Amino acid sequence: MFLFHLNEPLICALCACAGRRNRCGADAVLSTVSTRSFRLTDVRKQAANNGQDLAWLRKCAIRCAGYEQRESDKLMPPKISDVARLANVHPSTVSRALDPTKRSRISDEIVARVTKIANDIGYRPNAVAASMRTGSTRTIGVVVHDVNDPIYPPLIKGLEDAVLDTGLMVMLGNGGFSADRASGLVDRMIARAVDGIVLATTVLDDPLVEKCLAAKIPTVSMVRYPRDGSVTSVVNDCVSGMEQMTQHVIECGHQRVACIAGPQTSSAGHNRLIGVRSSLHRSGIDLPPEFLKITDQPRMEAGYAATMELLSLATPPTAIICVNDVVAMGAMRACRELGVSCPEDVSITGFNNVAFTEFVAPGLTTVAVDFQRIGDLAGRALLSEIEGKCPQKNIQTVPCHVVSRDSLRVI
Amino acid sequence: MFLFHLNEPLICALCACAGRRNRCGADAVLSTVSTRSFRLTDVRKQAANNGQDLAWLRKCAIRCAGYEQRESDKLMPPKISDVARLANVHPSTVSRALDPTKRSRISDEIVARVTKIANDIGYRPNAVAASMRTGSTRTIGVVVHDVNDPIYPPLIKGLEDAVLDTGLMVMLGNGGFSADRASGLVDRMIARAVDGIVLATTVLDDPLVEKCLAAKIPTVSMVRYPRDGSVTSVVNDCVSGMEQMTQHVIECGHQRVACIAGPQTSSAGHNRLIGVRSSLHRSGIDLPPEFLKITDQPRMEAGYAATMELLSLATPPTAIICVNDVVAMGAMRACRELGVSCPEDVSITGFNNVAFTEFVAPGLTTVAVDFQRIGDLAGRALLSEIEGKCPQKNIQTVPCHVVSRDSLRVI
DNA sequence: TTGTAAGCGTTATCAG
DNA sequence: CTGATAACGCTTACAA
Repeated sequence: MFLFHLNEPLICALCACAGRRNRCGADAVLSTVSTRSFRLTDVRKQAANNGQDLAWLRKCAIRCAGYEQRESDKLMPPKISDVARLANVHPSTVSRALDPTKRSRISDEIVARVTKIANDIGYRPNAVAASMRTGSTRTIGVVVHDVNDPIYPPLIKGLEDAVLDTGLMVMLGNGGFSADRASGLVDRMIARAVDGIVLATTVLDDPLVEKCLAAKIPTVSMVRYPRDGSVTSVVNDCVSGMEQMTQHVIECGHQRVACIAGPQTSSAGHNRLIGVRSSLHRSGIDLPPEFLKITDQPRMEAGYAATMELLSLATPPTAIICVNDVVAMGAMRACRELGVSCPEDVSITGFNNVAFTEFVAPGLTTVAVDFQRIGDLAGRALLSEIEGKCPQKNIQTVPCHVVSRDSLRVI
Repeated sequence: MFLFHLNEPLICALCACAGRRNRCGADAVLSTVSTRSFRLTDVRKQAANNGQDLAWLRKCAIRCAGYEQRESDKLMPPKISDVARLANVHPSTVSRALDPTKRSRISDEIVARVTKIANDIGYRPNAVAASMRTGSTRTIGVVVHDVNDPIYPPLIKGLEDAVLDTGLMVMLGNGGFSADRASGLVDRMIARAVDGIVLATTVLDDPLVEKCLAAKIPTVSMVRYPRDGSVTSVVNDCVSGMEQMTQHVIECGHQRVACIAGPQTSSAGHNRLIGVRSSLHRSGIDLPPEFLKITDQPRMEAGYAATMELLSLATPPTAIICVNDVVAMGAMRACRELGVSCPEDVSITGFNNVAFTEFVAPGLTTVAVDFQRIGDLAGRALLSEIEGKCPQKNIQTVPCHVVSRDSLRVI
């Protein structure tokens, strides 16, 4: 069997041997060399002129007269024309035979022959070349804030599961708190021609969304949505979730209720505060300014710092509603350090029901959100946008519910 | 300014109008149409022959005489030849002018002109086309077991951070417990011509590693390594970590020590058990078969089930050393259900010092591993392999140390 | 049903 | 320093 795997400098070397002009393509060289046989020394000399040595030549695996292949040789991967040549058919026929959707238009005999040869020589279609021709990379970009934040893994997993058997791959980026970093990631995704983008970093007025839209790339937002509703979004019902939680806190008899809220630039932070306010208002309970701590970055440190302040108030709150579980962890740490007992002295609630919250002490009362499902729905929504079904941009809402544990006590 | 963005059927339509043979390329059409002006009706008729309507034509945004662009028009992105035409230079010059590493060989005036025009028309190089020519996608594939397992997020983040400013992007896949799924993910990554692959799923005899190696793709393994040392690996020192932990348990006075081990097919599971055994042996303590539970999938359920069995033994252990934190969580749950107190009745230890372990009750005594750093080192190792520096395949070991909390008590 | 040939957008090489 | 050209590997409209 004759199989040539030629890369650029080797081609030059062989061309020189064959007296052909330089820089003709692999297949052109092939048609020449397959009718002649080179002495290794000639090829070697020409390769040397190109600054390459035998070790390099070996890497190119010239499997032809005068060269004996070795175990360590690096083969250039076989391409469609290799299969075609060995199967005595045209490359286009190979392409069709290997594509399940077109296979029906090819004779069974050829399909069988091509498939066998492709397997034999280990042909794998070059997806980059295919993307170039078809314009689709079968890859989607996902930008999250930080995978280390425990809400993102289930989102990512749900998304991957949703798109996996359509053959899509996920390109992941962590935007962090830097708008530049997130923006750069999206730029690169766009340059790599992803078929779609999922943002889990969306703020209410989001330049990132603009960018994706400007590039005309199907885009969906997870967990948050832009104010103008310009992209399909899949979110949990933050307002309702926080209303339920606040209602629950009130029903437990708390009257002095504080809230450590998240950034009001994100729909999640915004809506959760709305939920707290609306429930409190409905019960005629006030939320004085000193009981409301709005954090820029809803992390553990922020929860810690805010709680330190809240607990040093002359009349501290009896319950602290935190925007999420991580902030609640910070709040608990502050309690521990101040010698304030939770839930005896102060109740603390979280949001998201992240893994492990059931194991912390005391068990955290929080709001369960099905992130895996949100990821799944976001994946499906993106798929249908990619397939061109562009139903009205909409906001899908996944319900969430309170999970009662021990960090909230009845007074 | 004249800018044409043509896709295939539109090209056919215009070719037909211009009397050119069908299926000539966008640039060929351009040279014709820029000297003529089409009546919209003609183009429309030809487009209709191709089964396309005006809405579609609009999407193609034929910005030329006879067609008025609208807000809703989807533009085909500008390409290098557009920039070249507007700048009155050759495409190759544009390519050079826009590449910082080659910019020095181009006159400043052209660099300035080209850069300005590229910005003006929003030209973004098509990375897919570049990849095709250069053979490098500037993308790496990462296969983890499951992002939901808390050890992976810091690995992923560390990796991304390490490669980010070299312009590499990360393609992520969750292999799960299915070898087929992981294998399929790697296949797709290879087809997409990733520049390198990072595996965090490696088992001692790993077909996945074989596959990557066969494809001649730079590969490194994180957190685990293959028995034959065929790829560079970055791992934490599991033997030493477990020795330290076991020693610590022994020093706390425990004599009846059980171990819930992980799968022995993975270097991590294997080495951790070795560590336990070696420390126990050194202190002359026996590890009877009924005290050793080897799990296939070291998850919470496995820890729960194994602990249930251990605690129902006639003489149960006083300490249970778990292969990881998640298994330890399962063990704690079992204790709670059986009404056995931890650490009063039984001590439990974990491994990995995953986020939140400090907040669980009782605080989990475990082994701290710097996963972020492992990810970082893996990223650097991969980079140097990609850049062709192939230092000896080696195993880099990151030390780890015991973190004492409350789940282990002195007896 | 199969072959033909052009084209996707970029960049490496050669020629001036 | 710049322009011209061909090539990367695959798909697809069209011709046979």
